[in-house]
Amino acid sequence: MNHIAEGAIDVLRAEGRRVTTARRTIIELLGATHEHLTAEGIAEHVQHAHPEIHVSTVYRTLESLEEWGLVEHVHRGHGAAFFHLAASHPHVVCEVCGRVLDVPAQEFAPLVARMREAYGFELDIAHNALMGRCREHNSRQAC
Amino acid sequence: MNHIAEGAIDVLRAEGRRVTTARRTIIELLGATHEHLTAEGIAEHVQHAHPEIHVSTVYRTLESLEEWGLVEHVHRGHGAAFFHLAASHPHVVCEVCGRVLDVPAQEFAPLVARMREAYGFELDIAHNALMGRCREHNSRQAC
DNA sequence: GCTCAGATACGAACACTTCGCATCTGCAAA
DNA sequence: TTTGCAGATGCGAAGTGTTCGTATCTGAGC
Repeated sequence: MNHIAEGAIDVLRAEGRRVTTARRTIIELLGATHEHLTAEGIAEHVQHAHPEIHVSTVYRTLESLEEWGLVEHVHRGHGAAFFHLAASHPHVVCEVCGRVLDVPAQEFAPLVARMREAYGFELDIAHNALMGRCREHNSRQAC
Repeated sequence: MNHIAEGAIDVLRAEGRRVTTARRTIIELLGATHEHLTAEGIAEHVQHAHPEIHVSTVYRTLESLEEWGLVEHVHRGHGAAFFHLAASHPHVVCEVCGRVLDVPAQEFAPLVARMREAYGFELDIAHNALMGRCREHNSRQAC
């Protein structure tokens, strides 16, 4: 098992929470993949191994894991949000192909500092993705 | 009538599109308000003057106006997107109180330039709002 | 093993948005 | 001013992503 996933499971145990099949499977999946999976995508993957795990359980599990700081979700513009193991960094999404690019947090640091100074606004850069067009789709196109 | 709204109506006419009650009313509303209205909010306002205008017409009208470059929509993290007359600038939304802050585009210019140089990614800063916490809700709280 | 708080499966409900289709209406031409 | 009709609308139904209620089940401490 991926060591980040392993760590997350340990946290669960250490906090006296139950390590259920759904939780373990979802954490392992998120730890093993570099894809940016939506709740439905997660449910689909998870159901290969455990067909009984319901989408609503996936949502509830993700919500809990997020509350406990183990998982984060990111809102894409249109369509479903995607989830990944906690590792706060911003994302940008190509409006044309939907590809998600992980961006190191330091790229946003000047903006975060500026927004704090000028407006007293504390940006949470990891919560919403920014939209745009990737290298391959750089000519202007509709969203 | 607000001169931006007036301009938008002129553009409609100039492009040979019909100036219907729904279009005129929605454009005037968006021109007259500084609120950040959702489609439903727009429908509600519009229905005071014209109770027959349907929500689906509001959506369709906004979609058309957007296609023609007169209106833009912005995705908040959770909940409905909001609409305003075209004036591409970024928005930040307080996760606690939901307040929307309009930010001058130049605040984002360095980030846009950096993303272009380093990743070949052309940001569309106006399409998604960034989330965070405003001056009044600056201590860490859940989303 | 036994117990039970906490977690789950399931489906129904929900919020926001889109769609299909019959009807209506702006507006250009007669 | 009336007419014709493509384009716009009203209406309801469907779609999509997410949340909720409830009966049932299960992990983990005893």
